[in-house]
Amino acid sequence: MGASLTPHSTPPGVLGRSFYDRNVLAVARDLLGCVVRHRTPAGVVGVRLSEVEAYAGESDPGSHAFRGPTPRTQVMFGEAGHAYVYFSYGMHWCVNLVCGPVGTASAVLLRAGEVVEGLDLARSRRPAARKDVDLARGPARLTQALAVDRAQDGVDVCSGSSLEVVAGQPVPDSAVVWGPRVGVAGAGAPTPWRVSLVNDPTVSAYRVGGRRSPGKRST
DNA sequence: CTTATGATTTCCT
DNA sequence: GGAAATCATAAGC
Repeated sequence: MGASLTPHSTPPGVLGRSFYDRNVLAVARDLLGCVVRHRTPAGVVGVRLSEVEAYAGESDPGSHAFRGPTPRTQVMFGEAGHAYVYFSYGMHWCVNLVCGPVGTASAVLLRAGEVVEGLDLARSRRPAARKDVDLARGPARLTQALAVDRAQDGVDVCSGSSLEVVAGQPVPDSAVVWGPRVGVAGAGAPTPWRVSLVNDPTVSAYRVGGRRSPGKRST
């Protein structure tokens, strides 16, 4: 990524379709520093993204799209700029933004960020978070703080819906770091697909050997 | 500080 | 039936 993607020259305001309709790695990088906003009857919460992760369509073994379209992954194969929300580990919701032309099935997972709007509301939704930096530090925590769930699956974030992404200050390459995936089965993914802001306290912790091996269950 | 483990639903085979 | 793009908590150092 040496040949740096230009820091996004996106006009201020809500990111439009063209922002998402391009290479998934470029979109991931440019999403850093942008603010995801979700408006509900209870109010608005905004999260400034500090960590995201790219999933590169059907050719990517780590992607839900790897085995082709299914009812669950249908949204990923559709138009860029829509939210793909999936349920994970029996209790969590995670949100992606679909990228690239129709049929590409690539998407960016929103992994972590800093709550910059609606702090009190976010706190009330995340009672377990002791510190504000933990409010949206992790993909499922982020959706919890934003109150994003199944209802937002397939939502177009480019057409004035309650869920949208607003351009932020451009982030220089020196403030960005690329790393490996976290928590994905079939590790050893060759490409660093995770991008985050350097020295940002809201970036989720990367545990080297800290994961429990899946499939091992003591009854 | 680090490491280990249960919780609990959805989707695919 | 079993795995899954995780988190909160408990226990050990």
